[in-house]
Amino acid sequence: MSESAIRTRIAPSPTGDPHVGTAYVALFNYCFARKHGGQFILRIEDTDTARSSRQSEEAILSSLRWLGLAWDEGPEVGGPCGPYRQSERAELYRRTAGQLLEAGHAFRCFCKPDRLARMREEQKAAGKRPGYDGQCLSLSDSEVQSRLGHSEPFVIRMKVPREGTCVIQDLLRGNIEIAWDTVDMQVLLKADAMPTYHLANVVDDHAMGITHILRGEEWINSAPKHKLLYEYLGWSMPVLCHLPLLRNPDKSKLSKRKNPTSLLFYKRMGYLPEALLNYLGLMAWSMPNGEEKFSLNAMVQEFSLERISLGGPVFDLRKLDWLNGRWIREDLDDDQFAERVRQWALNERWALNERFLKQWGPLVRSRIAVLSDLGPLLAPFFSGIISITPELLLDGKLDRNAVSTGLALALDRIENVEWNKDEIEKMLRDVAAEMGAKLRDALRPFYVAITGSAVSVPLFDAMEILGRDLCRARLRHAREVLKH
RNA sequence: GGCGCUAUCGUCUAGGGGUUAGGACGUGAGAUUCUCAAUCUCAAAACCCGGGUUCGAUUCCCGGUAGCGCUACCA
Repeated sequence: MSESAIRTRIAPSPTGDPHVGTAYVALFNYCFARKHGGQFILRIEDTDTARSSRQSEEAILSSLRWLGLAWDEGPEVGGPCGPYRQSERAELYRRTAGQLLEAGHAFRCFCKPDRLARMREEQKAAGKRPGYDGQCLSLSDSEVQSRLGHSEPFVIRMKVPREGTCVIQDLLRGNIEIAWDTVDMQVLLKADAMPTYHLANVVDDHAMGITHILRGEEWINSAPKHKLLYEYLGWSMPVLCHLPLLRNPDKSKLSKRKNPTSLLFYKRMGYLPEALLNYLGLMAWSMPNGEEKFSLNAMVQEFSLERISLGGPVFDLRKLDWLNGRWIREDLDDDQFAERVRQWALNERWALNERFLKQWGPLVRSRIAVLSDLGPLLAPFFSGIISITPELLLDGKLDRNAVSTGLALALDRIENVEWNKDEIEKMLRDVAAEMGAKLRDALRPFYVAITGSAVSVPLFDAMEILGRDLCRARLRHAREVLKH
């Protein structure tokens, strides 16, 4: 097989919010395909008609696009192996199931769900492995025909060897041995004539020429079913590579109960797609040179499956924040930053004035981890008079008298200052000197008066942008507050 | 319960038969700064346990333990 023949896929199921785990697996499939000049395919696995929704599908597609994981073939993009939505390929699965039936590799099962549920419970209670008991395996042809004649609902199950061992070859884990008697006679075609994952997945991976399956570790135990289907159908099996699962801080599989898992969340919080992708690339994978900040293209360049470590990585929001901050600081200039914020805000349904962004952007850029941190940082500058307390004003080293004096001095001089940050700084330095206070001590109440907090963007810049009128009003307000 | 996978600082990881086991996040201390960030310096912090193989194992093998996953007409 030539290297350019490599084809990988991501096959999300549109049954909920776009999951960060989907992006994670997509990233590795994308990098592997791109690295080897192959194709990366997106296929929608919507065979669960009850849970799948078009809305979910759209959210998944747009989220993956937002991240920059472009696929070569897929719904809306098209390609030679379409359609790429399993619900539109149902006929193919039915035909394949029919083939398996004819070849004696599968059988019709008329068992009612409640009997199966009871059976499983009894098996569990008896300490046995739950699994289909093979009741319909021995149905005679005439029995089957008669039940079909009565339109009894049925499913199609695959036959599975009762003894021996299946050896699964995993690219990273080597040979995995799984005894056949631990493999259930899996339903392939459901009563609604839709396929289960196992059938549809195998049929499509074959039909779409997938050469390498990189998927979550959770699939290891069902790999024998897939291998068996490939054998039954006389198809060659793609290379398997099971990726470690992303974990919650308590090490359980990443779940929304314990960790934000929706890509929509990360978008709304103001994580940059580059940063999120970069962080996912840090999960179980590392650059040969140890660099932690890298672009998608750089990851593609250096990608190799051998650099995947197998311990399940804990998804750590704090490190993501750090990385996102670095991307904001190091990879965007002031204009780009303003534009990103504008776009992000638009997505949140509020429009930010360009001039506003150009003014405040440089002051806040190094002070945020995610774009939504802008809210609290800039809120005081959306206001006229801000609410402050005497406690806040007197929180520093200066006493009430000194603070009052300082405010009065500034209020006095503010009128004669040329209104730019350098002159404002000079003026306040003079005030501090006159008070005999250190600059930092003298400035503290001014931070509170002007920005509402002792923790804020730089004071002189803020004053320049706010303008003389607002600053005067806020200083006066602070003086009033101190009197009470 | 059965089966499977995995195991290096709290977290992400590098490494690999002989290393002071490296880096990063976070934490603590300091420097710098108009506050806060950012930046810089320093510090504490790890090879799960027990057997083998070996002159020597954290590294290779086996067992244990632990964590996780799977055990549906969901994927």
